Amino acid sequence: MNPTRLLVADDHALVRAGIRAFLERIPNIEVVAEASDGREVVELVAKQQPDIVLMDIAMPGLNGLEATRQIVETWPQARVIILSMHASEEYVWQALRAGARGYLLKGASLAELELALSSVVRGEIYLSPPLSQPAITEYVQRTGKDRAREEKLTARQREILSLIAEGKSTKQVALQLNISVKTVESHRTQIMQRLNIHDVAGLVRYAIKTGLVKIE
Amino acid sequence: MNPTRLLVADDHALVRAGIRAFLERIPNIEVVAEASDGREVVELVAKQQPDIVLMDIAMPGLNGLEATRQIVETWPQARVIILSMHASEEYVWQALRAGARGYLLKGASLAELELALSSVVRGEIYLSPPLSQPAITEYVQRTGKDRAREEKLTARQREILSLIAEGKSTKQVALQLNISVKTVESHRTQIMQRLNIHDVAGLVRYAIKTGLVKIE
DNA sequence: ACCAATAGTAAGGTTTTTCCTGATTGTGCG
DNA sequence: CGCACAATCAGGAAAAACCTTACTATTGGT
Repeated sequence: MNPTRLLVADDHALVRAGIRAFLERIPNIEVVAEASDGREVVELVAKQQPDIVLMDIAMPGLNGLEATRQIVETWPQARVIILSMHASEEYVWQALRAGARGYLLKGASLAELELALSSVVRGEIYLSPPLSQPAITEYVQRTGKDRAREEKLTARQREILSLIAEGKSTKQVALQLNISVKTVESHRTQIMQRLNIHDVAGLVRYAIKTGLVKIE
Repeated sequence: MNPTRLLVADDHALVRAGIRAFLERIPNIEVVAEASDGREVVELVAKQQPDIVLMDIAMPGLNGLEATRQIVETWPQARVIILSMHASEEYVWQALRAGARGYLLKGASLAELELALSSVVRGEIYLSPPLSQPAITEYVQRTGKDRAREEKLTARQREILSLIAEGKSTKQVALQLNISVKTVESHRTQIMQRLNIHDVAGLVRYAIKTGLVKIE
């Protein structure tokens, strides 16, 4: 049987090393790439087509949830397991809505990591024990379209919102995304309308509240 | 020469594994204990009397900074290096004030970890490169009175900052406080200079971080 | 297959805000 | 007394936001 090909994404070298140290003790596993930010993950998934992506939520630029959305959309065969510090149910929700197939706490043991990997490889959804069953079943009942509809913002809008909330000016966002300043303005207007928020401060608070950006 | 005795404290097994994976590649190092929360660290320091404590800030119960304070007070021969995810100057300050001898980002490379350890063993203070020298020297030079005056913002500035972070426009702030728009602009410029933050999004994040405004 | 809705892109012109460079007044402190 | 600093304000230039409009590609529904 072919080894399970993994991609590890975390912006901290130490944490990546930790994950690798754990993974080395699990047989039939191969880490094919490491990424340190969201954009890199998306690129590497396209390039390496791993079976599993172990992804931190908090990453600069494109965060883990957003990266997950993009991966799930373009390479659904790659299954994403979110690695998080926080045993918060809200975060689990967001992860599942983004299309993650697993949510693992960083305090997980080797045995749990192993279990999570094998579950997800088999096509199941794995959540760290503190985040139990009921959540899953409710989630599974909903199908793709339903979920898409209930998102307030499009992927692009979330991407732009997160850049704004990180403090990027409209011009910087435009440069970074290689689109016109006018387009960014237009996106921002849309975002503000949809959220019914009409100032940058409000956008930042919204982004923090929904986990789109982190406060240090 | 005797090996440097280390204690590693972090509440996440994965992260501890990462640190160990790194440390194993450094000669003349011995990890004598691991702790997963602040209270445990303090106990283990008493028991093991390590040379260096590598300590995460975010830990349940007693956090890393508080644990550092207690260790420094009771076992000053144990030197604490804070391990943090955040390249925030404010955190560095807090760490130094708590008595830490080093502040290392989790994104650090093996080489950097090695350098940090040897520096601190030699009695120096080590900060991850993004938090460079000026901060140290400035810190070392200051004593009591200076630091008392080290409140970053005046009452008025905090008042204005909190209004900004609530989403009030400059004009609205001016109206609410019955002062000119120009004055508010001037205050805001002052605030930004002092905090070295140059966008509204950053101000909002700062205000949230320091509890000046609540999110929800 | 066709129509409607939505997402993503963008321009032109106007209004508003910010930025830079000043200035004045009051107050505590050595 | 004079100095540092907080708080107040202005004029003018530069930048950004705002409003309107519009084209294209997808996608969902009938």
